[in-house]
Amino acid sequence: MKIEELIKDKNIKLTTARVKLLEILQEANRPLCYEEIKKDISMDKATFYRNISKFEEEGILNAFESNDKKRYFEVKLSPHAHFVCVVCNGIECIKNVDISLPNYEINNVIINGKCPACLTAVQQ
Amino acid sequence: MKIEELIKDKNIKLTTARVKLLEILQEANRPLCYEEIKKDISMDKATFYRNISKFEEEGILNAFESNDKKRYFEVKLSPHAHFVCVVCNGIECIKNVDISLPNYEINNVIINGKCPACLTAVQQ
DNA sequence: TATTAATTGCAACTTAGTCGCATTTAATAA
DNA sequence: TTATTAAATGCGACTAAGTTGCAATTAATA
Repeated sequence: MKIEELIKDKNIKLTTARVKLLEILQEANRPLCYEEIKKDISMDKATFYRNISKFEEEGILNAFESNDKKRYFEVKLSPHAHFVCVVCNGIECIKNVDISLPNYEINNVIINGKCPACLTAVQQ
Repeated sequence: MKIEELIKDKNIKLTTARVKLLEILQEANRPLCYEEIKKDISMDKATFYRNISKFEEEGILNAFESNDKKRYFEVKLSPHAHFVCVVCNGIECIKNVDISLPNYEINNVIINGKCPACLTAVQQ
């Protein structure tokens, strides 16, 4: 899906700041935090967070906290879970997990724990 | 399990601050954030966070971010998932979900979405 | 009871995220 | 194409979470 469509589908204005922000998130192909995004944008911090909130409200993106206490953002194109390693702080997209909770609407699933690499490192 | 045992099992000192902190978390029976805990403790903010980190390292507690951008803490006694509603910011403990990821160690699962109450409220 | 390493409190700091307000811009109607 | 206006932006000041270094205190041990 094209970025213009993501925005136009909702009742929000198509601004250059918004297009740029979604482009960065879409091209990254992994969740990014503010620190990583700000290098590539010129928009103000307040505008950044206001747009992130807007996108969340409109269901365009997911946000979640990693183990480094920062929030990570990802465009919600193919819904999938995220694994956050509490040792190395790495974030992995997990495609083959699904959870269903009757009467709930699920936006995002975050699994905290130790990734295989860190697990074997500890055992040695 | 008694609080003294939770601490003594690990290689950390049994201090009054730590006992108090675990007592509060255990009695709450739901995840609490710093704001909620600080009313009942006299310990310094730095000590609070240092102990929270220690407990996390030792596997005594789980921490996760809610939709209000605050971190919530819970003693890890009976492992279970948490549902965070993106509308009302409510946190629910979910007992009947389990996820397995081969070669991963799972500490905590957080499910973001809309709870039944908020879903029906929107539909009306 | 003395020793010592771990823990604590304090103060100063960093950074994420928010808010009000004046200015600008995208969408719409004329 | 231009005028209108509500929404979006930038700026600056702010709040609050979480961190760090250091000196004083305390729990565990010998």
